[in-house]
Amino acid sequence: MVGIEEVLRAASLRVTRPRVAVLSAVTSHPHADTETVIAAVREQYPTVSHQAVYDSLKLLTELGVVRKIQPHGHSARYEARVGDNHHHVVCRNCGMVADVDCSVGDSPCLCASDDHGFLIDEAEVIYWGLCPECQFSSQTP
Amino acid sequence: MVGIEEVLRAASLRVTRPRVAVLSAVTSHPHADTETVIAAVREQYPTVSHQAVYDSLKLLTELGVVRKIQPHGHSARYEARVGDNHHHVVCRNCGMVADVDCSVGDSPCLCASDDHGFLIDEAEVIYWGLCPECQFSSQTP
DNA sequence: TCGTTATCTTGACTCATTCAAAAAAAGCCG
DNA sequence: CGGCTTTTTTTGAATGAGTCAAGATAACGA
Repeated sequence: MVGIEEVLRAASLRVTRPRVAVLSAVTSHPHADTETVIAAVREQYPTVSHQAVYDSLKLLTELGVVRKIQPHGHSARYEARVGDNHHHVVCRNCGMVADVDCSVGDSPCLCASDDHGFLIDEAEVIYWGLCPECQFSSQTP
Repeated sequence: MVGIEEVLRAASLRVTRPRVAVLSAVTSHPHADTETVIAAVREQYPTVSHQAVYDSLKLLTELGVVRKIQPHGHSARYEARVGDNHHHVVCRNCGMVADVDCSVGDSPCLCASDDHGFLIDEAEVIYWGLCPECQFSSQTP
């Protein structure tokens, strides 16, 4: 884990309990959704407001310390694995997320064939399917 | 445009005014969000309920007649271009969407290097950036 | 330690989307 | 063509993730 205090201080931001607790929660619960993050944070710091968690997550995301994943139809999820080029598989049934290193290499699909004049800064890839568990159980939502 | 009546009948579904109007609206307004689709449908059929439009869109999406795009932070968008392999560029600022044919070819990134036992059926790619217009105007939301 | 200012708490609010019950209309059948 | 059954639509309320705003609190530089 990166030194969060340093990251925050470097950005002239205060090192506060919610922020540290949120990063710790995201680190120990990869791909947790917001609700889960709030619950995890409250284990160490029972009185945090959901707002503080939302704020911290947003902040940490902007600082690049955590990464936000938002599969459609599911609430946002967060992970502390950043800086490498990896994507996600999402289960259509239960929303479970797993990491995937793209087969193409470092920067797959980063250059679109025709960018329509857009200034592209990120390519997001999500694989959709069924997780092992949901393949066996009869896929009822 | 595909014969929507045939598609619906083939699926044992009724050919109704909302459904036909929704497909027509999506066809003539590529990448329109739900609100825009509702407005467009109401130009031909002023009394449709939003619910009927939602239902029709969901149905047409399931039938594969239209495709749903859900960029995070923006409401769902729909397009009638289906069956080919294309992706989207989304403007972070205004939410505008444009089509992109992937540079890699027909099926980019379809096989993840390690699928974790998932049964993958779709790879979704979204390029994020700024549309030409928002690059010039000072990107204020 | 003190004061300034960023951050957190609280609680209300938004807005796309969904739910549910009753009304309407597709289309099968005679 | 007109009635009947079933699917769709209407209507209106509800949900839920996420945001907003004002006052209270706590970081941290001096």
